[in-house]
Amino acid sequence: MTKSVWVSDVHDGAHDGENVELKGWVYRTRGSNKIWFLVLRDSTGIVQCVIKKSDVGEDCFEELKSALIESSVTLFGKVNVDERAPGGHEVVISSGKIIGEVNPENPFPITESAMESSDGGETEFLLDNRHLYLRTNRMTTMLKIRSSVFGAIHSYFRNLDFIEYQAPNFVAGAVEGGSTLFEVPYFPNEKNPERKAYLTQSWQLYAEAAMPALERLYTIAPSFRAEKSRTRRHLTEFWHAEMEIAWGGNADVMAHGESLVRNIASTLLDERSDELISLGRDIDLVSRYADNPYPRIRYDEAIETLQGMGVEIEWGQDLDYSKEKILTQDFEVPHFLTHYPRIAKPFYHRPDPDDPKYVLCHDLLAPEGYGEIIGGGERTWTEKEILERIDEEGTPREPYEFYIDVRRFGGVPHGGFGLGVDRVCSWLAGAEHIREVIPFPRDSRRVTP
RNA sequence: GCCGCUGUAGCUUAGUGGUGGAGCGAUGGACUGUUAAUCCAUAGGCCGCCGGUUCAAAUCCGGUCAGCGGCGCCA
Repeated sequence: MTKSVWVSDVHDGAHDGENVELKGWVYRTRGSNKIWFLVLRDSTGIVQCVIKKSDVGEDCFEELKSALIESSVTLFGKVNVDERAPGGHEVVISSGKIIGEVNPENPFPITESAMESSDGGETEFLLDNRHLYLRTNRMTTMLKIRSSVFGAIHSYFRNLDFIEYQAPNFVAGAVEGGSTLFEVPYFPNEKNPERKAYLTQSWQLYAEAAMPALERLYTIAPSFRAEKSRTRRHLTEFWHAEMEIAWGGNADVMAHGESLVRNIASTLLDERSDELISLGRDIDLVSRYADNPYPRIRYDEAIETLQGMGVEIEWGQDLDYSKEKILTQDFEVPHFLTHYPRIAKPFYHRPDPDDPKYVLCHDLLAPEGYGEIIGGGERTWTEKEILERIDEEGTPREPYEFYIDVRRFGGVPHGGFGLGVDRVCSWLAGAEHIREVIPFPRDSRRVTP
C-alpha cells in the first residue's frame, strides 16, 4: 500500500524512463475519445498523465475518462520527458484504476469559478467548504509555509538549548487584565454550582512558575481570546509561541524576539521560496526582513512622532491599531516599541527602575499594515513589587497566589515574549487575511466546519 | 459592543416595476497531443426568509436571518 513515487520527484527527473506507480487525485482532465489527459495531483504537485485508448484498452480508458475532479486513482506508466507537458515531464499510462470515485450528481464543489473572485480571500462558500478548500493549491501552499514557520521556531529555541514546556489550557483566571475569557463549565457541584474554568490566553504565568526550574523555556500552543474582533489579524483561537528566560532583562528578551523573527524569514527563504513566489510574494521584501536589524523606538519617541504628524494622541494612551498603522507605514522592517507607560500595561510588566512611570516592555510591529506580532518584556519579580502592582490594578490576589509564590521563593530577574504565529505566517506570506494561513479558522461568528 | 456592505442555478455573476440571462461545473454527443482544450445539445431557479405598497415586485418599503468588511481590544 505504501506510496513510493511522488510527483515532485517525477519533475525533478528522478524517474526518467522508469515505469512507476502514481497515487493521487484527479486535478483536471481534457482530451478526446482516443487520447485523454489526466492531470494528477498529490501533496507535492501536479503532473500530466497521458492515457491512450490503444495503450490501456477500451475498459480502462472509459473508467479513467469517467474519473471526475478529486477522484482518487492509482496509475501505472512510464515517465517521459516531453516539452509539450507542463513542467517538462509526463507519465504515459499503461494501466490504472479509480480508488475513490466522485459522484457526478455531487461533483467536487471547489471549482475555478468558486475561487475566481475570492482573490485568495475567503468567500462564504469557501469558508463553509473549508475541509475541501484545503486541497487547493493556495491552501496547500499556505499550510506548507505554516509548517516551515513552526519548524523554524522549534529549531531556533532548541538550538539554544531551550526546553519545550507545556502549560494547562484550562485555567482559573485571566492573564491579561480585563480581557474577555472563554468560560467553560467545570464539574459544578453542590458546594459550587457555578464552578467554571477558563480557556487560557497565555502560557506565561505557568511558564514563570517553571522558570526557576528550567531557566530557558518555550512553547507553541493555542491561546484563546473571547473578543468579538472582526479584523484581518484576529482569531479567537490562535497559535502562540512563547518563551521565558531567567536572568534576562527587556533587552535580552527583545534580542531573542528579533533573532527568532529573522530566523523564521530566512528559513522560509530557504525552504519555501517557490511557494512564496507562487503566492505572488515579493522575495526581496522577505529577504529584507531576514537580513536587516530591527530598530528600537521608545514609546515617548513614538508619541512625539505621531503628534508631529498631527495625530491626536496624549501621553499615557496605549497605541491602538490606527496609530500603529500610521507609525509603521514608512517602516521597511519590523520595529520594536519599548517603555510604555505603566498605566497602559498589565501588572506583570516590571516598572523601569530608572523611571517607574514606564515599564520594561516591548511590542514588535510588522510593516505593511500587519501590526503587532510580539508582545513581551521584563517581569515584575519581587514580592513587594508584584503585590503593589496587582493592588494598584484592582486585580484580586487569590487566583495569582501560585504566581506570587514564584517571587517568595528565590525570585530572580526574568522575562519573555509571546509571538502570534498565525500573524507571522500571514505577514510573511503576504496573506489578505489571517484566516488564510490556518486550516480551520475560528472567529467570533464561525466555529464550523 | 459600534458602524458599513452583500444575499439571483452546485459555483461566479448580469438583470432599477411588465414571462429571470450568461460563463464555469454536471450529463449526452463530436474530435488522435491537450495546456483553465474546443465545438454542439440537455438538465438545473420559492431571486435568503416573513410581511407591506402596487393591476403587476428579483427590482420599491419595513422586519428578520445569514455572511463579509472596518473600529475598539490584542498575538
